[in-house]
Amino acid sequence: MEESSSHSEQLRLHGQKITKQRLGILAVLEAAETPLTAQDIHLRLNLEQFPISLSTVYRNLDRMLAEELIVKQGFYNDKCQYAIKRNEHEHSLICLACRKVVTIDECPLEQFSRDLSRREGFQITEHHMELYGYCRECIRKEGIISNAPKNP
Amino acid sequence: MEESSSHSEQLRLHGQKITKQRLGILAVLEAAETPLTAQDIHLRLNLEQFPISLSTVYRNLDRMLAEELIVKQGFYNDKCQYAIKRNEHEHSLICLACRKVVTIDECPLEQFSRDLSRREGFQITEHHMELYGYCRECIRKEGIISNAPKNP
DNA sequence: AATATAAATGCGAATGATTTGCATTTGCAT
DNA sequence: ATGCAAATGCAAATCATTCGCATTTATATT
Repeated sequence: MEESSSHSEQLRLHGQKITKQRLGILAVLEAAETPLTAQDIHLRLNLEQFPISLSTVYRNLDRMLAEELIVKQGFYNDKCQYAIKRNEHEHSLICLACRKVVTIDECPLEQFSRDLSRREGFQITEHHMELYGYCRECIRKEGIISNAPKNP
Repeated sequence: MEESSSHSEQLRLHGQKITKQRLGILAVLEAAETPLTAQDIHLRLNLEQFPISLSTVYRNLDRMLAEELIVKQGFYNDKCQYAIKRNEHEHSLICLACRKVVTIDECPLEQFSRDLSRREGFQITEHHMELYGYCRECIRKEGIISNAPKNP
């Protein structure tokens, strides 16, 4: 994970000090295949002989979120998940069985928002959208039929 | 709020006993202009001389959610909000200033989901979508320019 | 109408994620 | 090399939500 120099630049750009902890968090998120919870990050860093306190993880995630270095998702669960923000705008398709996340770059809401905005007299500033289902592998492996969970 | 008889029917239909507490929760949600948290509901019922315990509120919200009498939203915040489910499928446009909620009946994701499903090999079972912005009144009253909050 | 019984309730305690206060450490500008 | 604000670690606090269990209640059945 020799992303650290670009991470350093990012941090510097956003007026954040470059600490091992911050670089560690970004490196873990960079390497992750799926969005991670604060605790996931904490655990992974500590396993890598990279001691960090959980509150530092939380504090930095908040800060990075505010600076838009990362995104927060996983509204589906009780705990939030975080991921590196790779594009300006993206959505996720999440497998309910294995939690794999496929990133979707298109957004069908752009035009829709504009129309809605006009019709309702709202100034629409943002939206959240996540799609859920079962991925090919899980359908094959687990013979999933179609039991969508009910909530939220 | 003489909705209670239809609420009773709904409960009976879903195999739930008809209790004052359940009717109270449904009545409060029915009367609410915006989605409410469990605590909002608890508070309102107790103000109306309608004692109910908070755990009963939570338990019933879960049950009603499972039976699809209500919907859960408010992913935007840390605490969840609940509202009467009025249509089969609906989304919300939420004012960030006054929290007013406008219900949107169209859904631009139907076709999108089908295409995506084919392309990614996912069986898509559901989606979440909420739009945020500022309503006409709040724009006028507060002279809101365009300061979208950053997270999540 | 009285009864039985499973379901529902209330209460308080437990859980678990997130936040916070504060003393100590550390990055970085001077 | 020095100083100071910013960042960290730790433990304690917070706060929404869940759970255990004893008591009450809705409803089906005599």
